[in-house]
Amino acid sequence: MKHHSAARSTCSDPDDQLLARQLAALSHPARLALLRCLGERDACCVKDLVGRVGLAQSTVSQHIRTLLDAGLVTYTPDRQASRYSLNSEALSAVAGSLDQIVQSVCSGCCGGKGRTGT
Amino acid sequence: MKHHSAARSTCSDPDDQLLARQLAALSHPARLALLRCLGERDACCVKDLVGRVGLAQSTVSQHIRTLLDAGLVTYTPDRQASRYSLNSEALSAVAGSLDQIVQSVCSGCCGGKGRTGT
DNA sequence: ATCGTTTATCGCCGATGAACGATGAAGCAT
DNA sequence: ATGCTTCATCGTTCATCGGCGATAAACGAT
Repeated sequence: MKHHSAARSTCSDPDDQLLARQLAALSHPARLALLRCLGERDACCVKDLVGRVGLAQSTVSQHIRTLLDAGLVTYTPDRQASRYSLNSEALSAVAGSLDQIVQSVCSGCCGGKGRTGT
Repeated sequence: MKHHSAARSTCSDPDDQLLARQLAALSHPARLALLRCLGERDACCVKDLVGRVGLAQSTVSQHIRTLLDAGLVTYTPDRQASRYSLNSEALSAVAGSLDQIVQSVCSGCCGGKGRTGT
């Protein structure tokens, strides 16, 4: 539980900033594809990923770095390669946070969900 | 000579594109704040929102439009004002889609590590 | 030491996003 | 009609993203 200090009306909590950053990391089809690749074959090296998403190696490296910066994947150097794995906890946390926001926001708006319809 | 024919799997599912677009709409603290405002007082007009997030009116209008374009809020003209409301169904759908991806991806990688109970 | 492989990073570019002020349309009130 | 309020849009400025090729570092192998 945290207090909403209403002192400032700009409701920009650091929590929201982190979540926004992580959602931004997820908001690109290529990165969703990369996550799926990592899900199928955990601990992929970049070259594997490059072969599967059809983008240049530098581009894949960039996307991976975005995911890494957001904490959604982990990095382990392995010989001359790099092994990237999913950070399941972080991923679950993001999904959970979004779900919680959606729940809270929707319950507040009309006492439940399932917006009217009638 | 790279084959861009990697089209078979992960490149660009229309589903992913939509989800990515909606996640992008959610990936800004100001827009999360706007959703919260709409949750507390459904059917806000822009001026209300401006007073609560501390941004210029034009900026708020822009953010609202981003949410509207993503289908996450609905618009109803009302007198000389505008009433924006949450689209609970769409919001739930986004959260659900993300959750499903995370589940599927994580179950593939290691049999599913637990959820952080938060 | 030299080569080949794998990777991260840099530089570059066009495109998009974020923020603002200013302007004009739409509606209510007088 | 005049004025006031509310809002969307336009134009501008600055920063970041997305994509690529090129390059250099790290490492294994020869």
